Amino acid sequence: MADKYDRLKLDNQLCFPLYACSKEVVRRYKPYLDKIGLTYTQYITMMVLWEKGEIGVKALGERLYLDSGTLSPLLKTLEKKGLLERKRDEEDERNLIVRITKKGLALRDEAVDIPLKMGACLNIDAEEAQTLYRILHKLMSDF
Amino acid sequence: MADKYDRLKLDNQLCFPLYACSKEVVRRYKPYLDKIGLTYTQYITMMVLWEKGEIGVKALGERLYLDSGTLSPLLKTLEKKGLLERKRDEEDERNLIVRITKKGLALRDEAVDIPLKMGACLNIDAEEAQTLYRILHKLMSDF
DNA sequence: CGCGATTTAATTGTGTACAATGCAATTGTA
DNA sequence: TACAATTGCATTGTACACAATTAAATCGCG
Repeated sequence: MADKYDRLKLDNQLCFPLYACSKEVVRRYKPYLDKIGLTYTQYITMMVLWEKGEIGVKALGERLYLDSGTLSPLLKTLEKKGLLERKRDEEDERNLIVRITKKGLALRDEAVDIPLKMGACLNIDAEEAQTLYRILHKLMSDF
Repeated sequence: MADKYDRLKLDNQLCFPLYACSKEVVRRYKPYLDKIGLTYTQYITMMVLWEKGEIGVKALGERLYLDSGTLSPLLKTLEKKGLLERKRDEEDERNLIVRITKKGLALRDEAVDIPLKMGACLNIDAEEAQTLYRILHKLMSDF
């Protein structure tokens, strides 16, 4: 019963489960992230800052695959929350540096259990998770 | 060098590559979708209509994992483009039915090559694609 | 050195996503 | 059969995403 439109069926797409799973996982983070007052995008931004302490907006965008249209307002929001500081690079005034604050660093202790809680609520075993991780990273090596 | 914050590192997340790959794949569709005047979300909506001809908004939302807040304006946009008609179910006026138009059906011929073109521009072989598909669908079975 | 090209963040405009709320139609039940 | 509960789409408000444009700072070449 193959017809020339078979490839256009939703069930035959790889993009759609990727898109649907991504949204669902973000949705499942929400209850935990609400408790610490972050959105998902703010959370991955804080992850980078927890690890690096400070970073330029350009490098941050490359790490998160986000551009300034997304990051500029988001970083201002996080500054308003007192989690980071924004300052111009004195060497080159074009660059904006974001640096984590004490309050931002303290938030890490409230976030530390989130990854385990999330893992527990996903229907995936360790081996499949690792396979998924590997394939997705291989895809990303091409971006 | 393991510390208690290791799980909070971006590189140790499964959610992040999922999120990044999903966005990147949608971004790569854009040049092809621009040619037929659809966004990605409009494209997957049309996929359902190409297959089913007509469907209620509730069932459409369940199929795409989207709610009325997303679908209501999107379906009005597609109606304005002349690709579908919106009408109330005469049996139960609460239900809105969307039905594809001739113009909407004709668009399928312009879209038919998109899945192959997309497949060609992703750095993934057939076996990995199948594994990825299987794992993501297993995840989705839980939504 | 002067000045056009490049780099970088910010802004603007469009289109999702989704929680929360509103509201009209229908259903279930006393 | 009233009427409270439920259902289903629409609306509102918030927050991304990202393309395109702008504007300021720096670079590089003649």
